[in-house]
Amino acid sequence: MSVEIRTDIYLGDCKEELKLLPADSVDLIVTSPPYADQRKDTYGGIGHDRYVEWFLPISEELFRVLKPTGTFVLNIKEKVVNGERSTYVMELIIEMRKQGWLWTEEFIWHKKNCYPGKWPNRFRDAWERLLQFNKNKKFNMYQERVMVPMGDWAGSRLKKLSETDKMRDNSRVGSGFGKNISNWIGRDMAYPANVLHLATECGNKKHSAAFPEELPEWFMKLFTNEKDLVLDPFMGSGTTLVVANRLRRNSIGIDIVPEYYEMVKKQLRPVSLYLCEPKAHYGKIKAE
Amino acid sequence: MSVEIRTDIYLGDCKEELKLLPADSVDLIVTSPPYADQRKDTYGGIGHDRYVEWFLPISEELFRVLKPTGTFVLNIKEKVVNGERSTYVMELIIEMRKQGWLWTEEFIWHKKNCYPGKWPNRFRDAWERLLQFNKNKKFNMYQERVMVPMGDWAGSRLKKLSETDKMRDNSRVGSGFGKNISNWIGRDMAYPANVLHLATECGNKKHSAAFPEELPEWFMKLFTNEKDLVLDPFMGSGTTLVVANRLRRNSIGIDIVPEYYEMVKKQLRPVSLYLCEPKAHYGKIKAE
DNA sequence: GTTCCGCATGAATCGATAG
DNA sequence: ACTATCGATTCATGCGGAA
Repeated sequence: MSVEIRTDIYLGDCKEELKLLPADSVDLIVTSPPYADQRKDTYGGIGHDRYVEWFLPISEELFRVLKPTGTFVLNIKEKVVNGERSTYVMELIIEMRKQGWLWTEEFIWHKKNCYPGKWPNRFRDAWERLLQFNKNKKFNMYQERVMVPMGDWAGSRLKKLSETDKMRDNSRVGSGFGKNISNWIGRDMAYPANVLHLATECGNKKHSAAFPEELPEWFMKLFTNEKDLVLDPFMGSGTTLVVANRLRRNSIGIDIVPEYYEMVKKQLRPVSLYLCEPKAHYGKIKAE
Repeated sequence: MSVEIRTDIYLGDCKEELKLLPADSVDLIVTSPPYADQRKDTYGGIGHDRYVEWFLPISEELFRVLKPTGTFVLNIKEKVVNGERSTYVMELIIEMRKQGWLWTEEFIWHKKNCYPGKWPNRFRDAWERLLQFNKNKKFNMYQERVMVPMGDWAGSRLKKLSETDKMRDNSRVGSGFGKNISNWIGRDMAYPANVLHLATECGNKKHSAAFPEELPEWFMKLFTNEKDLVLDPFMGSGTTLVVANRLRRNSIGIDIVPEYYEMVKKQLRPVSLYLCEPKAHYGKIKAE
């Protein structure tokens, strides 16, 4: 028999809901908050000039709940304002360091299929930042779990074994990671670099999560073990929680939008799910 | 007969040498300055904590000499200091904006074949920043010159189509599929995005400046015309000048290291070269 | 059953038009 | 003058339907 994996979801403002979590309890925070001036319909649209002051109280709570050995991965990208890149992400990094965060690394997410567009002074924006923060210089990291196939596969081996559709999403050394890594374990594996090549999930998949599953999956494999606790304070459609379940990590999701909360509740009903509605935080109910 | 293309090189500290150039005279500045705490032997190793104050007087001169329609491309990447990414690049961007620079865009240079390496808490660093600054929201940009072949999706599909086309011509008569090839004619080129996939130059050159020729070439095609003036205030081994010559752009290179100056002088002797040694700025000599 | 094609659509950006 | 909304632009991808 296997140990039960918990998934807790909270409906509410994460700045407040996070206060209900104990300190030093989370192994990995991976999230994609609403970007400045984005998603106005659902999140109210935080202005880029007020973004830092909006986020800092949240990052302070995240600092509190994260274990000393844990990691915080923040997916974010500044938009163009008046023909110029906004600087709020950089200001955020500088201010978070004053809170005690160590800015350990910046991964690049290269979006292979991003939104089309061509403008007089600009090409398509095809990448986003994946900022890695830590509380200490020493943190848990299991590099061998995200190793990728070596280079010459593209020439001969994979063509025989895979259809063209599969080839697109697979990985190369120095260029990220892929779905079918398990097929290649044990042979010709190399460590990846800090550039991840992933397609945004789009098109006819039902949940329009801009966050591809491979993204939280990669960081969960890299920074956590089974039964560790993963937190997403802006869970949105719940991609992080779905992946955590599949990888047998405990997880906590928070979102202020009732529609997302209901959607995730429905989606996760078959698995172990703990619901935490506002004003009922101390009466958790196990559904299913 | 063709108009002569000039290449001027200066030996000296670019902060001083730049003062000799007239204002609003340069169409493109593309350079890769010594990174903080790097190249200690040749450049004296600017500390990461003093990097911003060291660079700001230079960027002020660059602002002066750049045409209002010109562009400044800065190749830079912060290094790891004490287990953490240094923030001097971000501080530099913020300070340069106070000088009047517009931070128009950040391109990512993905180094496909970077040095192998693995650290306990870190993967290989496989990307660098290419920061684009401008003096005005309107600047010269010729996007069609850097169009790239469409993705492997279209490529493979076109290949398959052409193969079936041949098959059909030999074995079949009449209508059928394959007629939509016309949809793809003229559509085999697409505009690039802001992620550049280039290999570092691993060649046999003595110096360690891993600036591949494709990098300045791409930006010169994109931001300048023939006979425009390109400036590299940290020319190093002169990659930028070599490319400028090949693309028939006038160019100016500056470097404080005599060895680099001599190397570039020797390298460029066959082309039109103007040497400007220190204290001889008003006596330019045409070599060859 | 394959292979091939049409089509919708996604953390976008600019410039013009409207209030 | 200053914001708010809207249309045009344009590429990679997966799925459904057709050959």
